[in-house]
Amino acid sequence: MEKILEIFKALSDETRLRILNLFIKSGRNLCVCELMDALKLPQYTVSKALGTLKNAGLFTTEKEGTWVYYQLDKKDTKNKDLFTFLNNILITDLFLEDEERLNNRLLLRENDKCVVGIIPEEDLLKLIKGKTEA
Amino acid sequence: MEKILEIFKALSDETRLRILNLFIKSGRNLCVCELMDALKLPQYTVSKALGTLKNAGLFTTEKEGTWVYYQLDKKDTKNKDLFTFLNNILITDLFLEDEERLNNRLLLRENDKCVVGIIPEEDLLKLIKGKTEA
DNA sequence: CCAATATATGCAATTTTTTACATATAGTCA
DNA sequence: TGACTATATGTAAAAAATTGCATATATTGG
Repeated sequence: MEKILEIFKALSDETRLRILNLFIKSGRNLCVCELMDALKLPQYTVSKALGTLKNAGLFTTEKEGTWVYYQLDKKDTKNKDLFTFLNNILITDLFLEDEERLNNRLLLRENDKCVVGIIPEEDLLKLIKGKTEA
Repeated sequence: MEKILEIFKALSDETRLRILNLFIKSGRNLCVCELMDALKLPQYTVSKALGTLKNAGLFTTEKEGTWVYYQLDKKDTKNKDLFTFLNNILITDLFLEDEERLNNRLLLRENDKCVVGIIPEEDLLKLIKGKTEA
């Protein structure tokens, strides 16, 4: 019961739902700085939200150098059911904008790894512009 | 988004999950006094929890005299998905005891209507004993 | 070792939720 | 009408969650 309550509490927050949506829709593993840019939220907000979701048992992590890649924990059957359910109900304009920003951010990966850390939005947009025009 | 958050917040409470479980597992409409006995909780707690769930759009009500029958609102597709999901994950010993007490309480219905209001537990158990022995 | 960087966390102020009680409302029946 | 009963709600105190900032940790590369 405590476990179930912890999961629903984790889902009762806009930032955390936006994060979950990005993982569910993209099907990818993502690091904190990529989420920061997709959500346009500060580092501590994203880290804290991810921590809550991981504590609730919804995510696993893999560390590569200073980067940490989060991914949905789909080993648990109940989690899989949850992600399927969320995939059906998380449909909002706000989410679409997150998804577009994430797609652009992922253009900057090399060998499927994040190589761009925390940089000013202005610089980020220039990098992305370079990629889309190439 | 606000609507989704309201639903998850409604699900983030033990009493409200226990109530939802009883409706999902029994498939019936139930009134406040029946839930009080199944959950062993005071009237105001049950009423308030039902109010929260109804506000979140998960229940509809039908009034018959002073009795109010609550039922799951299955017209909404998202609600149906949610109830299916909950049916899979709400499995706990605590729920089993609730379900047994509810089944006993429902033995006291006549023509599928609740005819026993708020009475002391001692009296309730006597009534139920009468029914099960008959 | 040092500087730089990606991520995590501790904390205090604020906001939100819960809880328990008292009381209100509304319908029934004498 | 008035007593009775099923249900709803207002409220104040307590508990819990969120927010923003500052700072800590840990890894890399020079």
